[in-house]
Amino acid sequence: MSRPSGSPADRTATDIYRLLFAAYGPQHWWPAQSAFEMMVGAILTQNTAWTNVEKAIANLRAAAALDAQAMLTMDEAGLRELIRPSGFFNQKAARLRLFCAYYLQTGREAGMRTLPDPRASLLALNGIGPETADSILLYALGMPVFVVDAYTRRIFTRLGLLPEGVNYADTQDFFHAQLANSAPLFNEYHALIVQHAKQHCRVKPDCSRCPVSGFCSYRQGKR
DNA sequence: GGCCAGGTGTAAA
DNA sequence: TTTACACATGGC
Repeated sequence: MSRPSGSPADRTATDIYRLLFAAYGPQHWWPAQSAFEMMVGAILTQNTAWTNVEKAIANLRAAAALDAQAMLTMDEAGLRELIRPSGFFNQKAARLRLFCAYYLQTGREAGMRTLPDPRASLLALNGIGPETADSILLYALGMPVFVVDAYTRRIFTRLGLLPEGVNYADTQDFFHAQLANSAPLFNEYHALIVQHAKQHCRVKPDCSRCPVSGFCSYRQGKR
């Protein structure tokens, strides 16, 4: 089945990357002062606006609780209050503590990186799914793994490059198959997708000047 | 007032 | 195996 030449669906993952990079430039992700803070942010941002995560991280920092041992030592109820602005604070407090125990027991970043299967080890933790695991692998451990999020699937489905309802693994394979196996590239690409969604597509879709030719990530529908 | 946000786990169907 | 729902705050 052929498509009209030059239609959006003819573009490759690399084409889209170039458009996004030209429009937004380097993103310098992940926004965090340490690898540990990055991993905390990855858990707190699950289905949550980043502005809310920033409040929670600021609370943790002010309480000297942006530290694995501190989170395990303190009362869980106290941790819940510190991260309350990030939403889902009951389950996230439990997930953070579970991750902190894993982090210390494994030997922090160096230990996590040298496990036989770092990804499977993360996924085995309650509360760490594929996106959170891959974010940690890429942005905290520097491993070449493409991070897929809701924006990625929405944008590339609307571009006609991925089928409706595509799952996480198939979306990730799509990028892994087309791009060089490069952590810096995957880092920048995911960050650009999020930047595009935030800056260009949020709330009121105005695609008239969209750098990806009118395909935005706005939900445009009910959950 | 409703929709949306850098998901994940669990329980029905 | 797929689908539905709970989890919660805050911005627009």
